[in-house]
Amino acid sequence: MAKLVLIDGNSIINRAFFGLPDLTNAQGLHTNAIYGFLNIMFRIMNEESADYLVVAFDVHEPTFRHKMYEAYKGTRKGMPDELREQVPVLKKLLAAMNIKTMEKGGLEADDILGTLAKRGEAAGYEVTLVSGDRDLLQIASDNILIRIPKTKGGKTEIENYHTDDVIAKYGLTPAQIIELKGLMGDSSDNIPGVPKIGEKTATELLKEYHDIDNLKEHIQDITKKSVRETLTEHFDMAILSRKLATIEVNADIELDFEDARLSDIYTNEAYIIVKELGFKNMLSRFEGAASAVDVSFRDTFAVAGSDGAQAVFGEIENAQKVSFFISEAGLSVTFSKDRTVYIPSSAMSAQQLGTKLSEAVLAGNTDIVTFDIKSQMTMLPGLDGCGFFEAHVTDLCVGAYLCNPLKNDYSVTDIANEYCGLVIKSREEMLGKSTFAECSMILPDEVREYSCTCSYVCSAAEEAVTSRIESLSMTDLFRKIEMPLIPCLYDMQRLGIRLLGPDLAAYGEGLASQIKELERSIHEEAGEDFNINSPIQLGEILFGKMQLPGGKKTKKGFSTASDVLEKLAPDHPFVAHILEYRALAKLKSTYTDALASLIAPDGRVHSTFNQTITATGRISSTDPNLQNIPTRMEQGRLIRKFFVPADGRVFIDADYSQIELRIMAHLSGDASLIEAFCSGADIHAITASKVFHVPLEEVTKQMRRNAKAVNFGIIYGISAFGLSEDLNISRAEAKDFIEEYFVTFPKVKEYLDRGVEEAKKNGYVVTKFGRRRPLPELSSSNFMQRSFGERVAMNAPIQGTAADVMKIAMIRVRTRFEEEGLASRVILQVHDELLVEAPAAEADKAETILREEMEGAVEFSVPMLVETSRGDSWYGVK
DNA sequence: GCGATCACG
DNA sequence: ACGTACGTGATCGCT
Repeated sequence: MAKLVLIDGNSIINRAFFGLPDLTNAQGLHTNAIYGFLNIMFRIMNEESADYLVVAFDVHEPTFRHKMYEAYKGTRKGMPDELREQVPVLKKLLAAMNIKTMEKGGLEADDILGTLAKRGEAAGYEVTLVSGDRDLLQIASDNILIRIPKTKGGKTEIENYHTDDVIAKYGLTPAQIIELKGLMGDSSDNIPGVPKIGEKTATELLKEYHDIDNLKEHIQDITKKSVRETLTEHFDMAILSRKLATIEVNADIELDFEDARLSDIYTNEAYIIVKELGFKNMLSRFEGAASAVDVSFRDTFAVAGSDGAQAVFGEIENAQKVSFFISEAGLSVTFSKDRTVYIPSSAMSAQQLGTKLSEAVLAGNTDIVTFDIKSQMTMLPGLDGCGFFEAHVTDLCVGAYLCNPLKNDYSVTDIANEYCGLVIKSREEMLGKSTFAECSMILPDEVREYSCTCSYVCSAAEEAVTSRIESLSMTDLFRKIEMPLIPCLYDMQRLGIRLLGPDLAAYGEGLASQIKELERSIHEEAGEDFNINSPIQLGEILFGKMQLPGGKKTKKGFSTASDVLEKLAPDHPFVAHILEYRALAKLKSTYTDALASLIAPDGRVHSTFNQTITATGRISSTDPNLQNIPTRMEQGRLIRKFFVPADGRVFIDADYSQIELRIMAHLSGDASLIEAFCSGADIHAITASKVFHVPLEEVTKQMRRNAKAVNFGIIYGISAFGLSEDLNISRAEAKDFIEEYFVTFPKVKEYLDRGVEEAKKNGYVVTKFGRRRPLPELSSSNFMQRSFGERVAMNAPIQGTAADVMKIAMIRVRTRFEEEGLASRVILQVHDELLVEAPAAEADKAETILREEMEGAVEFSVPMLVETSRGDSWYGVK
């Protein structure tokens, strides 16, 4: 017998939304309801081996029930925004999976489902109806199974009802469920029943009198006076409620069941959507689909041998613009939509290919378009000038990042899909985890196809990406800041920083013995051996066994984070030992062992600086992260002694002083704050003096500390709670500090409010240089998320403008070094700090250039003060 | 693979 | 009443 499965779309996504924890994908779209829906749908499909499937939805317009009873509005209101935004995405996915969806004005999903169920039953199908709504039980029969999923603690159990199951559970037939609703009403649908009649009474009455009409005729037989009276008085209500609760089984809808036949569910289109949603564990279902990707442009690929290569480079030199992609395996060049040429590194070594390419491009002043050019630059000698990048290079990876900095990767596959509507396999799908060098030997055909696809997509997507950048007013940001920054970042990666491995290892051994000793005494004090690195075990010891105060905080149990432990440490030496252990363990694992393993044969560590990671425009550093090397605690700061310049060179360090506060002063135009900076004195002390109304000379350490915390808080999008936590003061005191701050600097308050205002209106905020940060959170109905959005709206323009300023400075410094023929190089950037490695003889000149170019990067209404220092190690520069 | 923790700006 | 500072990355334990 053929199987027809019907799903109540609205009901299931509602259940999923409220039953599952919040979940968002890389774009900030909420996805928990879609995820829950798909899980249930896939489970039902597995269990039922359905032949036909229909998903029904409600429509946002009044139904016949509204016309009947105006107070009926249960489902018309209250769908939270986070759920509402998921519905169209789900529908799009279902469409991509060729799954039939139905909705019709004037009807609810229930009515569509009821009608289809009965029609299917009559046509001889075995019907399964899935809903979270018990009203549907009235449809149950011997051939119609009602399945109601219930989520309990992450596990979904499904209750199943044929006619007999309804009778067993409720003591009533499916048809009597309607009578029951008539008597009881349904609070969730806003249907009033008969007052004071609950489920128990109603069921008993129906068992005896079968239905409401019959009950009315035998009203005098009811013995209980209160029940008899309320029924007599409200019979009309019962009859109306029964009508409202009755599911229409003869609705005027058209469906040829063949249109609902399941086939070709796992399509490429669906694969892309599921991937975008971030449901990694579901992707495997759609695999195989991805092998049938759109490669219609494959016919445009040609392969050139070593003879043909020469002509290709000539063609590049003469072209106005080319797209390319180069790897150890070969070079592909796309001249036009119809012409892509690939030269494998078997014809000419990759280095030669890159050299020839660079020469041709420079000779012809050819514009080049590619994808993550920084990762290709080892093979592009000579393509390294900021000026060349500004004028001729278009990196689509960086371009796509500017258009939406919230995504977590900018792969060719993503860009092809987003900007050209092309479906192509990902690198991993085509090449697995192999490197390009490996691929040139073992997968020559695949790597050729991947490479050609990259250059082809660059050519196809360029116009869409650059015009998007233009329409978002970011062309200057893209051309004058982001593109010329690339050679700066590449230099830092290529040059790296010298790190003294043996000295670092010796320091690590010292740490190891201290850790061992501490571990011994901690175990002794605890009275048992346990893993101090396990927060779960540690929490059990501290708050379970030892009964220290400091209740729960995390999902899994007790929080043992340092801010909790620090409050206990003064009274409990044991806790102080834990903190010390933690500090040492961190130093050893992250900053000694891991760092030492990353020293290259040249004795230097070569971090990767990523330009497309952060939401605000900062760069980030990985493998190793050189932007979080310890400095606050002396013990950790010693690590910096092992970061040293090459022989004959020195380090020059240059730090923007209070860059974010200065930027806030400029952006807000607050006269007092601007004046405070122009006076050149200690900004935290001045803040304290003004906020606490004492002369500058009488500002105490404590007052300055408080003022400093307030200054930080303001930049982060202040909240009284956050400040009170940070300063360990009451919320009321924190609130007073903040209010007093805003009285002192009124324009700052106006500026921050204005930011939130604009963000709410536009859905994004911008930096001084036009960099955008979208703020999907601001339209949330969830208080927490909306508050987060507001803080981000206050912080992002400040942090982002600081990032812009630093990027401009880096380009200027590099250009000046080049113009003046210096061998000095910037080798590190830590957000507001640049570290330069300079030949000793150049140091004075380099230091002057550094300060001039950093301070002169922008002309704001406050000076961008830079502090410089020199040293023979990173430790020594301050 | 994810949460907790902690290093930096 | 909600439960909090903004932006990162690496390591560890645990499922």
